[in-house]
Amino acid sequence: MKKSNFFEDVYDVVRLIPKGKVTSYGAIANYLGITKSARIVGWAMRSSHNDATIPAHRVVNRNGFLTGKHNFIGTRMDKLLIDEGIQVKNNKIINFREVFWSPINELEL
DNA sequence: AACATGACAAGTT
DNA sequence: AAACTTGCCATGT
Repeated sequence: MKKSNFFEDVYDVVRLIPKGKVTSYGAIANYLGITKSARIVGWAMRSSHNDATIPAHRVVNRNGFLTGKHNFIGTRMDKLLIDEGIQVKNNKIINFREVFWSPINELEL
């Protein structure tokens, strides 16, 4: 089944997120040139819960909240993040600013 | 085929 | 500054 390029791009970027770092849907969308389509990134992640190669737990919303934690199966998002050294409290990343990784700044198109 | 919804974000009021 | 509205693409009903 052919998937839209958006999903492919999103997956690719998410896979590039270094361990111990997180990014936001907006950052990815912006990197792909679809700033207003951050929702699609979320959809992509939701559809990707089947793909273990995608660290979806490293993708949160711009507030640093683990909005998609509900969708995780088996392992908890918080646990995965904390295991990578990211401080998570009450579904929110405490040191979000410190662990934030933006593809635009780091990868540079 | 059409309508509604969804892991969001940015712009306006 | 807080709340509301619009934009975007894919998927499910």
